[in-house]
Amino acid sequence: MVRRHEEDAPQLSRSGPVTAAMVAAKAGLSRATVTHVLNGRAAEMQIRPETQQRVLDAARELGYRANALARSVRTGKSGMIGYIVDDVHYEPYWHTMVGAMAAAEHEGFTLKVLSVTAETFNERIRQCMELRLEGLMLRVVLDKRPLYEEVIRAGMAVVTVDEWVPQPYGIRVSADDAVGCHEAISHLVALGHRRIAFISSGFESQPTEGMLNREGFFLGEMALRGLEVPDGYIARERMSVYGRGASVEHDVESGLTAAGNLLDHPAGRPTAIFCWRDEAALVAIQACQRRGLRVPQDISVVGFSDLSAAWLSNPPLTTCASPWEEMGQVAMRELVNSLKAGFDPAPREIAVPSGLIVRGSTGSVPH
Amino acid sequence: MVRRHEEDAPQLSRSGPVTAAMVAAKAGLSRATVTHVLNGRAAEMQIRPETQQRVLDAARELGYRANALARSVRTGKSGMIGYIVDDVHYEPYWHTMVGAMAAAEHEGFTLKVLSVTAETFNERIRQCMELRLEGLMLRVVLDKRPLYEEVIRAGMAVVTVDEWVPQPYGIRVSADDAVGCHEAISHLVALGHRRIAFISSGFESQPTEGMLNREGFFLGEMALRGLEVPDGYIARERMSVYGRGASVEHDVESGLTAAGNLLDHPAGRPTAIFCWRDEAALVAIQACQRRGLRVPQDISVVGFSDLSAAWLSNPPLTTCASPWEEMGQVAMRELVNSLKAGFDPAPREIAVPSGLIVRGSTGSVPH
DNA sequence: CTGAAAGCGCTTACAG
DNA sequence: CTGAAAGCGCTTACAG
Repeated sequence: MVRRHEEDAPQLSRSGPVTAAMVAAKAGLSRATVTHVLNGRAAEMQIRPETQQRVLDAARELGYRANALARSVRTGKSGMIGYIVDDVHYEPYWHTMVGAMAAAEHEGFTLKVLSVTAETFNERIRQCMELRLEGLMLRVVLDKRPLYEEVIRAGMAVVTVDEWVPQPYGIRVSADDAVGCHEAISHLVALGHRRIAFISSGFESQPTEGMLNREGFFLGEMALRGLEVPDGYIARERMSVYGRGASVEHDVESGLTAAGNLLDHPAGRPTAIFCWRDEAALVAIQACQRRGLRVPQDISVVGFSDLSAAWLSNPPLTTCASPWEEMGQVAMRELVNSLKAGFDPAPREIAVPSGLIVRGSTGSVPH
Repeated sequence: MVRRHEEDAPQLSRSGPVTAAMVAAKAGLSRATVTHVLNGRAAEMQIRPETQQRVLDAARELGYRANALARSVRTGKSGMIGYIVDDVHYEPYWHTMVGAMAAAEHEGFTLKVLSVTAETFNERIRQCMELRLEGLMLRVVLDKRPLYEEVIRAGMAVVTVDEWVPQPYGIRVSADDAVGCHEAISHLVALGHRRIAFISSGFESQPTEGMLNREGFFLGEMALRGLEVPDGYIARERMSVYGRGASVEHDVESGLTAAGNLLDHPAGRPTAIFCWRDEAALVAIQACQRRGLRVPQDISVVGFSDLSAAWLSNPPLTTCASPWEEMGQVAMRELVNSLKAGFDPAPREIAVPSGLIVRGSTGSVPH
């Protein structure tokens, strides 16, 4: 009896997810007809309304959900894009992911997020290839050569986000910091500031050309206006800014020192400090306040990034907003477009402008 | 000729990814042997070392990567877990994702991130089912009933994170705020504070029981110590805290007002303000400073969450750290374990303790 | 308009 | 020790 039953309706007795075959059985039609109707090819196939309805009804009653994995195997398109991050704790890359996710979902793609460390990088690369991701969005500072190697061989589409130097492969979406720097200095100068100092990156690990972008733009803007930048008006800071809670991985000292050096400068302290990142600016404000200097009455401070801490701090920070979310959006859109058009591996550069947001940490120059 | 060539080595002439069949052909073995070796069943199958080597060499030379999708179709296990978020811009849920991702990757699972809005919810649900996700991690405040319905039918494993009220299905991982509140009040009392006010949530959309947790714990701690909470010592704030940059979606007013009401309280202002979230605390500090009150010399402020803004603000904020990342880790671990053990749909509750982090916004009571 | 059949790339009994 | 064969759930020519 049991065996007989299995022969009659083998599919219906299974316990796993509903398959197209079960829908077909229930509707008394073939599996092909079911897929045609369900995939919107009913018109093209001239399937009559009544038949369509039978399929639809059966599918609904059974709660049928097509197996996207099986479809992918068949079509060779996974519809999945990977977002690989190593700076996993850094706020901006969440916003970038949000932008990317919105764009991906809008285009019918789905986002797979993978975190990497030096130790897990190779395994993650392997996973990306095995999962047949159609494209990769990269935000990793680790040596990407092994990745590029595999990816090039597979012809996989790649976009990098917020890389400071050109990449050997794929699309690079980064922020155009020149705009932000221009607006920041214009803003300060309009407020009457002439003695403007800069807190720059003290990290050496990154390629110099890239790392010095903002510092270079600052110098350019100053030179353009004939404003002097005295020796020692560029300080450097190398705080670690990740981590939260009890397992604090951040260390504010080098930031305090950098700001302190500026404030104690023998040639007199600047009336404004422009910083290469918000963390430096916020810590600089702390340094000012510790010395009894009021921000912005006694001294103005401008950051770069627009972290959430910027609008929540006291005073709210005037800062150049990096287009984190927009970069993610643009990157994903470009990736998807290049997927449709056939990915062109030749490096291509896209810059999204940053822009100044004026809040409470800047004011007229004190006299 | 062409046809002949195709017959000889049909697989090798294909342009797409390398398949196990190509590896087998290259090694002069059968596909089964290839999978056996590559999937570590060589010993079990007693495949001799020399044969194994042939497989390995062929696979390496061809750059073979098994198609994980095809494997999933066959085995019925996708190895993918979905993380669904609607509060997509809120910092804490990034940390939760990081924790979840770490745990998932540790267990060999891969994370798919899906954002939802009221409009896209149904489509995302469908995608989850079609993708044959093995489990779902939920951080969504939208009405989850349609989701639960589908998920229950499919028997899909589910864990919610940071839900304030019990759920009808699956595992709920939330923070135990009682611990944080206890530590906060103990800390303030040890500093000599007696007049402690609270800034609470002014939102009405969430279920009352849940929403009032922290407020309730505060009241409990105060009562426990015989400390009075005068009428009006509980203020309410309903700032929107998302968004950044130019497209500001936040509005600080109600926070300033709430703090202001406390500072201007007819019965005299409190010496310490405890806040249900960091945003409220940071804005309260602004309110204090606008009135010329120094934090912590004149008044102490304690937050709740430990946003990144907490350690970056001036002064750095003393706050109850919610275990965002740990919740993600625990949730994912529980999900994976229940997957292995066979998912038990009966609701289950797990609480991860929050804990106080003392920074610079609290000090001895002024006299 | 609808169905039978081949095939996507894999895994897994089953034979030998 | 190794291979031939069936099957996972889908899509897509191809017939009729």
